[in-house]
Amino acid sequence: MRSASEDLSTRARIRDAAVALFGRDGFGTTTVRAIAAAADVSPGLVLHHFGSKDGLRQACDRYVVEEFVGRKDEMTRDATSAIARWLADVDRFHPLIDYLARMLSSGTTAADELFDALLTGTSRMLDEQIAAGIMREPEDRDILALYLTLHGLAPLVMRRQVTRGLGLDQLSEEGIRRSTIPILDLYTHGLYSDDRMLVAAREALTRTSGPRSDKGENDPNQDPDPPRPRRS
Amino acid sequence: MRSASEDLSTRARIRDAAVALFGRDGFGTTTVRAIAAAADVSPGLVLHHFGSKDGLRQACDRYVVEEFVGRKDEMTRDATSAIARWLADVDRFHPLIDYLARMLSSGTTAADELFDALLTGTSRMLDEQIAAGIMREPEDRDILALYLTLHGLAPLVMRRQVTRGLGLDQLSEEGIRRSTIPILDLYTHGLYSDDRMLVAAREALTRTSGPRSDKGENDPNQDPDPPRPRRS
DNA sequence: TCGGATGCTGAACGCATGTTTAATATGCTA
DNA sequence: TAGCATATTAAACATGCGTTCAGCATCCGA
Repeated sequence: MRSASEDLSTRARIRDAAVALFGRDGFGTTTVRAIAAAADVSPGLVLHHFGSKDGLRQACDRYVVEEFVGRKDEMTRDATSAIARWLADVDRFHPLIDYLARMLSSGTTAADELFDALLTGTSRMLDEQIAAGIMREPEDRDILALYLTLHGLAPLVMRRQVTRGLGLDQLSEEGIRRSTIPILDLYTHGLYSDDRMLVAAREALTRTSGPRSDKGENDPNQDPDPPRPRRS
Repeated sequence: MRSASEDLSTRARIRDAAVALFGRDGFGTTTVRAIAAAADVSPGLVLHHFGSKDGLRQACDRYVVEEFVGRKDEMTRDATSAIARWLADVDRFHPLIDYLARMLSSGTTAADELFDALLTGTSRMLDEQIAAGIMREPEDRDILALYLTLHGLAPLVMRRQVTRGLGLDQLSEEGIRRSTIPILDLYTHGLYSDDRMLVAAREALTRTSGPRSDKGENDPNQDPDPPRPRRS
């Protein structure tokens, strides 16, 4: 059996190298030899430890899921210090985030598991905050929790774009400093100046129209736009 | 030179097959032979048309970007009917979305280009709506536009999770019907019952504290949580 | 001290890959 | 119709892949 202490050293080094390369280049593009070289071992040893390349992938999946989910509780208990620790050595986790991004956009069961855990966490947080009167009672808690989870994940999955748009790494202290207020502003005051759009959409939907679906022309959730067929 | 009409037929069939397979399985995992089989041609023909596998990838990148960005104007002009058309044959575009998701999470320059175009569109939309009094003046237009774009993309990039959480495809009519109101509700009334959190965060940040970054414990943007190192 | 298990290496194997090439069919142009 | 470019194929090629294997070193319990 595999003890926790054995998980360090060589085996862990191989796993870390695999996570980094899988995350950066994708599973298919990354070779066992490249992983072995990055971990400074022979290709044979990689297979010795993980059975096959796919076994290595599964081990990486399990590791990343546990690494993220396992810290969830910690976070909800003491968010501030957890964030401080996070910022302390953020570099160490960029590979994990890149791997996570690939997991979430390609549909493995490990990704489902991870997403479910995060969704549950968000739901629980929502319930608590609403009970405490910090958050208002929303239209639909479940769907809100779903989209809040998606919104929270988006900057991680598209980290590169956030970095480009912000001009600096979002996960750096300066990045958080710049984005915190605008995001909290959005989540506090909303986007619209009144509930015209909401009322209009609600009315349009209760008309239970047939093929003509109407989100309201100004729903920002339309972004990005769907293409239409070249020729009807 | 390559005319537009030639872009149909065989060459287009190969490209479409490649987009579908790259999107589903990733670039490295997908073989030229698999693409050829899906397009019902010989492997040699794929290389004849696109030079190399990587040339094919670039052609797919260009195609997907144009397909999404090219429809952007159309959308802003008449969103409702564009959505209706979209819903009419949504199946045709699932491959494009999967491909898009992979593009955005792996950092190609084509993905950057696409994201920039979408971001510009969101910014313009924001300006218009604010000028029209439909939306309020936000804390920071640029950062808001960035995050709104991310939020809009998130359900596409993590389509599988939305489908799982909603119990049905988000891009179906029923899916849109179920998620429109909660999302508009979020963007209309916000999340918090008052501006306690915002004020607290603002104050914490202006204290220009050193290593201790404070987002406020209840910022939903903390989701998912960063892991911390095993041992300090 | 022994002996088996485990960690690890380097070379080798077989195979599937991306790509090339020669040859054939097809269609366009003059 | 002649001729040339293009579309297409099947086969062959070279490479790099995941994987296997034999062998050596190192540890650890008896």
